[in-house]
Amino acid sequence: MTETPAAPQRSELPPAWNPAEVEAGLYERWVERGYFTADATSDKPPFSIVLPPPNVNGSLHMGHALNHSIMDALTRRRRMQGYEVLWLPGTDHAGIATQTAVERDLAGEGKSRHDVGREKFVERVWEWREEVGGRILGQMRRLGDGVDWTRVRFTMDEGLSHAVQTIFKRLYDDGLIYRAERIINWCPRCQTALSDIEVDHSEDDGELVSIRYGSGDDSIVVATTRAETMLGDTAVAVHPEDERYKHLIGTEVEVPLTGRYVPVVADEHVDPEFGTGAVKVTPAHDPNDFEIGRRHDLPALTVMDGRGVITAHGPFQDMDRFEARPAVVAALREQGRIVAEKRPYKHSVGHCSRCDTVIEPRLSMQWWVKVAPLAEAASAAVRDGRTTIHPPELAKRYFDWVDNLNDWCISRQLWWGHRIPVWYGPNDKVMCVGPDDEPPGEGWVQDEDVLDTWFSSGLWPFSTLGWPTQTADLAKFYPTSVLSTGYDILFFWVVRMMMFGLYAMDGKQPFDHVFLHGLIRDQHGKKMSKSRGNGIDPIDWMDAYGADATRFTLLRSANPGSDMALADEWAAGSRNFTTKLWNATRFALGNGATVERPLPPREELTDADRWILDLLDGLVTEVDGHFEAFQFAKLSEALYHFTWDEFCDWYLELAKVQLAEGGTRAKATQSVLGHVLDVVLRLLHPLTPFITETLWTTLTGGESLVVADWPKPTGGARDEVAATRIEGLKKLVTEIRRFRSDQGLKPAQKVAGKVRGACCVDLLDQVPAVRSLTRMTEPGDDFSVSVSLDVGLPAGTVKVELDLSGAVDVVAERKRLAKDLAVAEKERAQCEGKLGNAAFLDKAPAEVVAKIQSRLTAANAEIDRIHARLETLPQDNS
RNA sequence: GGGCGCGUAGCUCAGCGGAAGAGCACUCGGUUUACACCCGAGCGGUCGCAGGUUCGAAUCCUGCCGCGCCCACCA
Repeated sequence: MTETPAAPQRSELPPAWNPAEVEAGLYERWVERGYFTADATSDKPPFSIVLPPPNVNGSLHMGHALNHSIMDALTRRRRMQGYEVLWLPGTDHAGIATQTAVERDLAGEGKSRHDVGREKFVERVWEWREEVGGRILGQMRRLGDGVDWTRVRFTMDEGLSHAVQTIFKRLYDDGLIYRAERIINWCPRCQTALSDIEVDHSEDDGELVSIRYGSGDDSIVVATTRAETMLGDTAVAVHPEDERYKHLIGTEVEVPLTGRYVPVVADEHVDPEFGTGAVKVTPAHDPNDFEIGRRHDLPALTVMDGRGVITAHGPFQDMDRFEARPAVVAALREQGRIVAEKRPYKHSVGHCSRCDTVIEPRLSMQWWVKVAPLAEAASAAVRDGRTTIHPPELAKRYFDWVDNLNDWCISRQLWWGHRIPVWYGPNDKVMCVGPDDEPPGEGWVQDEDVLDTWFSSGLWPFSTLGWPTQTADLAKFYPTSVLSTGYDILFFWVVRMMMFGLYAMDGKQPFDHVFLHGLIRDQHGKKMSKSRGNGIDPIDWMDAYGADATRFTLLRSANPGSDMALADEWAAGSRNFTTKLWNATRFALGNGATVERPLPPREELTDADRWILDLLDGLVTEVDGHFEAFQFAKLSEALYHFTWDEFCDWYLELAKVQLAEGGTRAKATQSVLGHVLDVVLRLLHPLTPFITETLWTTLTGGESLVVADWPKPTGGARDEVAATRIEGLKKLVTEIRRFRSDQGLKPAQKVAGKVRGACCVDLLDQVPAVRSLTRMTEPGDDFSVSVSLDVGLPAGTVKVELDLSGAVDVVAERKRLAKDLAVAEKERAQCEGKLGNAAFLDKAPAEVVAKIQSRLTAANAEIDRIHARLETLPQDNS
């Protein structure tokens, strides 16, 4: 049994982790080996995620990096758990966003899309998307995304276009898609209609002018912020019960500047309390007025074109709307028609979410989706639990939305997108053309417009799997398991996928779980944006700290549904963690850590071994729980804490003592080290795939962590005695260190000392470790106790005698004791207060009372110890 | 105008009914043979304010104050 300690093996790991050198190579190996390629014919249970397709109008930002880290973590874990995993990647043509980007590009050459023409323009967008799309996919490789590269899709590829056409036709035939003339949100810059959610409202300064219509007793004053629209007024509306105006209802008043007489109508919509209680009605340029017009059969007079330029004949013709507005007011003032002006006047103004141009409500013929039946199904699927939204708070928003939906305007006057599959023929004939239909012949023309980009992305969970064909992929991987995305596109995208998925797949939900993460902000909680200059590019982080550190930083901050603040320091901290992990493994390997020998039986292990193994077991359970609950911040925290604070700070130090013992003790320790690292690396792999892969393959010689098994809890009972002893040891060591620090001892300075304690003989087995951790030497013949330190542990008091050669800093020691005493006395007072309260004793649960009692006992013991110490301590250093 | 959420250590955030926590920052000490991207020891909080419920409240309720987000057709 007197084996020599295993000769320190030469570690195969370089001294430092250099992510830039190895990440790309590891990634390519994973892809080449087909780890990420899903098999639809497999017997394994499926786990599928469709990647929210990034827009091809830019590169991946930190928000993408976050979401990709989340999805990669989820899929890697499931793969290790033995699921057949499909993570399907792709990109989105992002109609208006991409068209705007390419138009901007063209503008740099002094050209507009009209200069190049539709066909050439679309060609150019395709070129753009090749470049940008490729760049995005490259960034995904860089991040380590374990996506299935054999299944990359694009919202405008052939298969998806086929799906778009198919569902359009089906909805059209079901009467759920229709064409109608209505007031829509029009962007005069993008020259297209927008849906309601593509309009952002902001409180802008405007001017509220009150204008007198008509004259004399029959005049009526209306207020407006958009004076130029009066050119298209076709009525004045008042509330039917408004006594002030009852006599005017049915009469006509003159609209100034136009010479037109319009009726005064009564309409419930008018709020008599607001302004003058009378409203000018412009059915062609205001959504409310349009409704009023409909109710009263008023004509809609269009006075402005799609660029926002006045078309009405007269002095204002050809003026831009913002030029015409003051001009109209000036003309009215000249005629003495302006009764009052309020300036500035804050009111809500709609802006194009893409280019920020002020939206112009405009009467226009567009295509619509009738959402009520679809939304009802979408609502039901979440209510009955087919789909679960995480965090649940956001489910409320989902319901608010789906339960109050207006119809969805889906046609866009753009060139980049899916052309609406409808043809117009002679005699106003209309034909919706399905994918298998022949386009009609002579004399027919296809609708010029394209579909809202969210129409095709709404099909993503099933169109990417081959729908409408009943493919093996669709059968195996639909419904998808999880959808992960930012809460900001809950309405834009998630709702649409729910509606279309349930409709196309006969009531089968597109996903079982929806996980909504927060938005990334800067270190002060401000939104990251280019204009603010506070954005951080994930590529910069990966360059500086590595992909693993970047991912870990993001996951570490990802509390469900809440925004997160980030700064470079955060990433540096994660990088430090990867370095720590690297060095710990390097140390273990250098000391013979191995997974080749099985763990020795428990009874052959030390308290420290059993303690760390039990903690590890708990960690496995904890990590699993957090994964199931999408608690990425918590699971990262748990792994960080175990690795750094428990394993590195304590176990590795204790292991050094055990290794030094040699023989079977050293061998056992090598096994424990190997085992703990093996498990920790597996658990960390979904978060930090590159470094864990490198370390694990070196440690175990295994093929790859990507296809390794996910750890399971052993189910064994925790060794409470070992845990108590190690916690006691930690406290003892910390107290001695604290004492040393107070005494001003340099960390390297060794001090002779004895550790005694009749209380717990067991703990004294740890004395070599305590000595090692506190730089305490064995006392020699000339040992003279110059200071004695009592440390209270749960099991009793341990006495530590240290030979400080008479150089005890009594002042520091008294100060410390006084402080400890104050803490203990406060504790005692608190406990006594509670225990002296009859109501507390009567009503509090027994275990709480017992806890307080033991706290009081401990506090009293502590106080006694401190008093005893103070008595034996000299008054000062003399 | 509705709805939701948040105000806890200098900063960013956990905790959400029974002894105030983490990361970063800060102070002190360190050539301790894994790691200075480190080690050790510290400092730092009447948990926004005011009431209430409770034996007990950062945690539940009410009202204020201050932020943020979402939705909405108020001229």
